Amino acid sequence: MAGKKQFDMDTALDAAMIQFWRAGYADTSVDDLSRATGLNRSSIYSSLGDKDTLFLRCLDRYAARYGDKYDAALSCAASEPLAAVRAFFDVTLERIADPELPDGCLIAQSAMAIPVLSPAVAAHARQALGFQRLRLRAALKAGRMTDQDAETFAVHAAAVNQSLAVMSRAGASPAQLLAIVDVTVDALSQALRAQRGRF
Amino acid sequence: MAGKKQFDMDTALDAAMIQFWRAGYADTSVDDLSRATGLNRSSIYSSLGDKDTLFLRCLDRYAARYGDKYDAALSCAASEPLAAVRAFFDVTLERIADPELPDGCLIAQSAMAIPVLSPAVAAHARQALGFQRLRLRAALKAGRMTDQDAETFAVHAAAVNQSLAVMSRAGASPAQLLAIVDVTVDALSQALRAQRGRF
DNA sequence: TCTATCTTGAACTGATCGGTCCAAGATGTG
DNA sequence: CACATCTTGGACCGATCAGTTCAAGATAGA
Repeated sequence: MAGKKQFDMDTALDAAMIQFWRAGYADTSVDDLSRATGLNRSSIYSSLGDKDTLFLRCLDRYAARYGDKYDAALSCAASEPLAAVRAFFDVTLERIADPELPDGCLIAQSAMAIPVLSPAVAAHARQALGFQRLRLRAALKAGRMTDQDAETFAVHAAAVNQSLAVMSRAGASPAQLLAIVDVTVDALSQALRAQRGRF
Repeated sequence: MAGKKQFDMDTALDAAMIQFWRAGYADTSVDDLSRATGLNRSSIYSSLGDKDTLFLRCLDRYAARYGDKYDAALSCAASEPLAAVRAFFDVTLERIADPELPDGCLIAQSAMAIPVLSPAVAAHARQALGFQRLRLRAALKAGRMTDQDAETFAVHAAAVNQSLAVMSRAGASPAQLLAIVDVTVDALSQALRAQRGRF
């Protein structure tokens, strides 16, 4: 069985990503990755790199995949900032509701483990969270919020989005997760109304 | 050196708790615990139990210590619900600002690892998060919120409190953490004002 | 001071970790 | 068919894991 790759790279990377996502870096062994991807140890090392490299690829894959979805959700921010932020949270809520995917969030999980991760991985995790904040800030500014309010709401919304990962892991119901988001969306609605009132 | 205990139990448990808090269950070896506490392996096993048992004790110790602080902060909720919730978040913000203590939160970290923790530990982590919600709900009800609003704000505030753990691990500044909390406190302020307006 | 008791340090066990190596064998080309 | 190329499976390595065992030695009561 050689000469041609015996597996699909995207499928294998997805399987590895989900394994890391479910169990975290420390609790995922290379044997776990082997079982999850269906690949042999030597195939993993030759095709996907060592554990640290593979984790980095999975982290970036995760950030890119859901980053695109978050961007799409926020794309209507200029005309409908409230709906955009609502759609932003819906990306997370739908991901959590998907029974095919683990609860939680690979970025949040990695951020929590920063003190024991390699510097490169820690930097990527920090960067992914920073991107999320910038995404939200840009959207809120496009929705005509003041710079200061946009900054405040962006960091708050990014934090609440991460909190959904923690709460879903702890068994919070979809209704509870929605309640968490609703308070934030209502607060944003108030802020946008107040903003508009000033003109 | 024997016949009398050579160490202080509280000091040792605190050291173990901080080690777990900083590095998490999976990334803490018994040798790490030995170094952190200054105790030998056999002393740990004979006096503190095996790794799982010790982690459970540390989790409960953490929950009790900060649980008491959260209770104290919320004790003025009946007369000053807004100040109570503000004080609640201050407990977390001050803990994060303390350079003697790790960033993050042992409960949040454990919740994120629930899929790979022992059932007993997972149950305690879930329970600790549930307690936090009940604490907040009781305080908000005492502050004359409707049952439904109290439920919603309690789960939201508990989630935002957990988000501070994630964000602090990712290197968020004290000002950013405060901004996260401010949005929630402002939203609560609005809700309480609206509530009062109804009478 | 004698002795029973208990803590301590260190060596040890079997399992698992991340990572490497290499022969076996399937492939595409000539 | 023959050959060079590349993937694959599995054995293997040293390090580290959680947990056990036990002799050495300090203590407390007599």
